[in-house]
Amino acid sequence: MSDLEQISLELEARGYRVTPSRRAVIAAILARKNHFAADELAKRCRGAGRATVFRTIRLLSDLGVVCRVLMDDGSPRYLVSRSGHHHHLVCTECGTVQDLDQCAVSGALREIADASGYEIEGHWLELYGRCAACRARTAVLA
Amino acid sequence: MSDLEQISLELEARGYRVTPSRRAVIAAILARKNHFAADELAKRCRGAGRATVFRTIRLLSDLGVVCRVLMDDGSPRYLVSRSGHHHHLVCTECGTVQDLDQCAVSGALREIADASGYEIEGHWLELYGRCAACRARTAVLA
DNA sequence: GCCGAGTTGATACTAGGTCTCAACTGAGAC
DNA sequence: GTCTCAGTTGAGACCTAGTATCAACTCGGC
Repeated sequence: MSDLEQISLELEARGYRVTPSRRAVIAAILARKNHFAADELAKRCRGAGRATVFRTIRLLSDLGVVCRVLMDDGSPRYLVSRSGHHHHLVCTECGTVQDLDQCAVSGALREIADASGYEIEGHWLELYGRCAACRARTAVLA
Repeated sequence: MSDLEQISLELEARGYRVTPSRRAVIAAILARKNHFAADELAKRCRGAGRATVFRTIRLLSDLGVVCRVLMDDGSPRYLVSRSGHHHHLVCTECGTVQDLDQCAVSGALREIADASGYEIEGHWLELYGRCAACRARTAVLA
C-alpha cells in the first residue's frame, strides 16, 4: 500500500473525506524529499487553493503525518515525519532535517520540575548544527 | 542607578544614541511585570512609532536586555531577562515565564552529536507547564 | 552654522497563517 | 432518482509579527 493510500485510509477512519484537493496536497507533500514551506507548497500545488493547503497541512499535522520544524532563522517548515514525541536536528548548512529518536530532555525534566515547582506538561526543542555530510565536504576542501 | 540609566549607559557604551524614543520604549518595557508582545508595546508606547519600538526591541535583544520567548501557542513574546544562554519555563495557565538557570540539554548534546555525526552549534528549548502558584490554586479548589 | 551619521515615524510590504462565505460535493435517507 | 445536509472548497479579506524604504529630523563635532 502506498503512503498516499495509507494516509487516505487514516483520514477516512477519522471521519474526514478524502477529496481530490486533499489527495493533491498529500501527493505534493509526499513528493518532497526534505522540508517545505506551506506557502511554497500552496504555490506549486495546482490542485488546491491556498486555504485548503494550509488546512490540509494542519489536518495532517494533527494526524501526526507531518510535523512543524522551526529553522534556525525562525521560519517554520513542514516535514513528513513519524508521529509521537520527537525532536529535530537541523543542518544549518544544507538544511536537511533529521529526526531524533530519543527525547534529549526527558531525564532533565524531572530535575527541573523538582527545582522549580512546575508541573511540566510539554516542551519544544530544536537542535541546530552541521550534518556529517557537510562537515566531510568542508574537511575535503580544507 | 536605575535599570533605565544602566541600559542607557550600556547603549552609549556601544555607540548608540539614547534618544527620547528609545528611553520611552525602554521605560515601557521595564514597566512590564511579565512578558509582552511587541505590537502591544507599540500600541501602548505613545513616545515612539511602531517601527522604532520593533527596532528598539531588537537592539535590546542584541544587548541581552530582553529575550524572545515562544509561548505554547507559538506566539512570540518578549521578556526582560538576564543575558547569556538560558531557557524558559512558561506557565500555560497564568502565563508567567521563569528563567532556567541550568541548560537542561547541555549534557545530552554530546551524546546526540556522537550518535548523529552532527556538530551541534545551537539549540532552542522552551518548557511548558503549570507553575507552583497555579498548582496550589487548583489544589485548594479541589 | 554646517556637515554627516544616526535615528525617527509613516507607510508599504512581506511571510505565514486564519476567517468568512457562497458555492460545491457526496453519502445516506426517502 | 432526488433531496438533504454536513463536510469541504477557493477566493479573498484579514490578522499578526515583523522588515524595508525614505524623507525628515537630531545631535555631536568641526
